[in-house]
Amino acid sequence: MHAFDILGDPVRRRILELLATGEHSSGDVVAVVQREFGITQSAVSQQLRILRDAGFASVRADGTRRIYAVEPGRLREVDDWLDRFRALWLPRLDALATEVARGKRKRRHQN
Amino acid sequence: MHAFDILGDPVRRRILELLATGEHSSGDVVAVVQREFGITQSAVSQQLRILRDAGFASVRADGTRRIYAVEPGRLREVDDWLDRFRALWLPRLDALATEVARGKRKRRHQN
DNA sequence: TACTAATATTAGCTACAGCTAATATTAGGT
DNA sequence: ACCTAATATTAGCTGTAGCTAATATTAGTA
Repeated sequence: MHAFDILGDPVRRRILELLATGEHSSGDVVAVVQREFGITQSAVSQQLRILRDAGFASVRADGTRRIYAVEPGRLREVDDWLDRFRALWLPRLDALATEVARGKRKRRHQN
Repeated sequence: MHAFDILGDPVRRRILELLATGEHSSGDVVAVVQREFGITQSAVSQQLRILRDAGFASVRADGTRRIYAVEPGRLREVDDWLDRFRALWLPRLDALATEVARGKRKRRHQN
């Protein structure tokens, strides 16, 4: 599953945006998404599963609650994919930025 | 239409990857996509239209040919969206990178 | 002005993504 | 042991994204 296939859904994107601000329980996520999209708990739970299965989120149990967190790996894939277009809006990547970009690329191959 | 809704299709992504390497005629795009995905000229043309309409690509006429090019604006939206997650894989954005990031943000509000 | 090449458009079909309703699971409290 | 709260799972429905086949358009060419 390509990262973009997962991100091509507004509910899933919203969930990730929420998780970007920190960990949240399933119930929290349901509350927010339900308010904004008007869908059922079931639907949200299904989307959380898709995010888990695709490696965009991780869960840990806290009593009867499930605490979700973003898993950054798949999002970095998106960042990497964008590399081929960056030259278009950074016409001349100056020396400073080049250094930073190089460090970034290096880090990627390590992890 | 959110940028990710457009990118959530492998054919459209492939077309953009191709255009990232430079301008290409509709025919060129059709040839590549047809070879890799086995779909018709019609299908490719429809996807090109979607990319145009969504602002991901621009066209210019050259005789009977249509020359396509990437339009970077919508891809920068994706880049912007990722900002909220970058802290996850750049735990401590050092001074150098911060400067670069600041310049980037500034540029965005100008354009 | 007939013909061809390149591309776009349209109508109609179909698979499937994302939903609901119902039910199952699991942990904790009394 | 029973009950409730939190969450997950399943079966089944439905709208629509993306396709094909056919046709239209547009520009160049003999």
